[in-house]
Amino acid sequence: MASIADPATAVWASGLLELLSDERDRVATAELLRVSVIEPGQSLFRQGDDCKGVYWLLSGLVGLRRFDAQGNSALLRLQRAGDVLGYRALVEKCPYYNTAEAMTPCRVFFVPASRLEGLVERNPLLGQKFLKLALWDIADIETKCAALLTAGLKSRFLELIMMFYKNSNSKSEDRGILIDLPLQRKDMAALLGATPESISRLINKLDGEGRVRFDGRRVVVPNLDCLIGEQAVH
Amino acid sequence: MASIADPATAVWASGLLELLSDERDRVATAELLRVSVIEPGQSLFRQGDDCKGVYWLLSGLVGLRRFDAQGNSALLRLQRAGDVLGYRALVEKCPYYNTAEAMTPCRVFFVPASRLEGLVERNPLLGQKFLKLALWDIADIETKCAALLTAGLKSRFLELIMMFYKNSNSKSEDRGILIDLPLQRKDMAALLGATPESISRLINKLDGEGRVRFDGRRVVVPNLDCLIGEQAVH
DNA sequence: CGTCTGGTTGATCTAGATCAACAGGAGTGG
DNA sequence: CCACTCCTGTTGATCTAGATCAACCAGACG
Repeated sequence: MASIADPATAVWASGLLELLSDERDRVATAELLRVSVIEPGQSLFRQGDDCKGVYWLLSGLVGLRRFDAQGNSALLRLQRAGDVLGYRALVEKCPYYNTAEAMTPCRVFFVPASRLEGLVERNPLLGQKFLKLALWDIADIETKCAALLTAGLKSRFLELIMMFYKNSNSKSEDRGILIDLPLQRKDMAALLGATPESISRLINKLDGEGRVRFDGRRVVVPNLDCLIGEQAVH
Repeated sequence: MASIADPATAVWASGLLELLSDERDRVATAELLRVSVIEPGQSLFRQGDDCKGVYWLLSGLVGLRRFDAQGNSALLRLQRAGDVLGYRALVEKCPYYNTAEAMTPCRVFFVPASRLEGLVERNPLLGQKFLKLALWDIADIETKCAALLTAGLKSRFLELIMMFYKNSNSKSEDRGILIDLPLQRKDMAALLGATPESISRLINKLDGEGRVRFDGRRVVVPNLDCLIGEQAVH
């Protein structure tokens, strides 16, 4: 078993700490490491599987999908470049809570559980990193949950587009800001708790209103404020 | 500033670790400590307030309420005896994310931030406890989020009743299991993302179906399976 | 060319929201 | 004691966002 006293492991661990750093633009350093490429539709791991390790997402979008007893599934959230997946199952030594499914082509760095065995307990810094990850995740999902509880589909959808905007290095055009929707309609629907049809109709309406121009997966927003605009007041 | 080397603090810290232990039935030990009583409707802290410390809930129910920019509010979740509130803001040194509002009379043990200053970084065990709390919270809210995304109001409501059942030391009657609803209709509504009227109608319907008997805040469930029964298949 | 997959549209249905009225306590004050 | 108000909960009438089911269309790809 790997020990923190083992020099190789120690070096590797400190490397991992680097990897798990807060700064998302440190992605480049990981290019040195062996990395696997995942195609859309493939799963990194499945809900209920034993935890094989954690995954560090270098690029692409991964959806966390949750199946319930009835076989319904929902996309709980998206993970982006820089996010770490599966650490929850690792720390709690339990099966993965969700299925991690590549939504776009992804580059992923895998860290097997064996190399992390007991490291969380022995290396406080690692624990702290995980704590930070967890706190981010909570902030993320609480916000989503609040939106589900209060806001209508429209504002949730605009919020999602806004998220895509912030995520991408947005190119600004003459006519406004250009955003590329990285997801299929059905995936956006699953993410928002809606059906693809509803998304389609909503897009139609928004486009008609002129606030947001849609053309397939291209979106042009004349003014960013359009994305925050009106919301239903309860 | 308190240091981990300071004997008094060390003792206190180890006491805190005891307090933050996983085991929820350790509540009794805390009775020794100074404890404040909070009446329903009062807030432990408010969203946006600077973090004054963490709260350890000894008894009662506290709702975490989130307000959005439009002034809508939602009850994100309930905290029960044994739960720790406000640690997120403490660790991240940022304002409270939510308002913590007593839903029932509560007994609360308050730990001021000053006593915890820098302790998270210096005391790995404390960090680990917080990590575990965070992981629980994630599991909690992810499940809720999944339900919001896929399940209808009925199954969410039954789930909530089930939660109340597990929480209370359920007294079983001749006619079935008796559960006391600790919340008002409007609070259950806010928790489920619905209106009090809808809850009222739903109760009426469930009662009519005979699966669950309602009488004010008393609920009698002939068979626990009634609470898990049918759900919409997407 | 046929088949598939992703997306759109139409017709219809329904869960749940909204608005309004009202009923039963629980105070509270005379 | 009654009258008053406040607060929780229930009910009714109506409305609407979004689901459902079905058809259809365009591009990709064998």
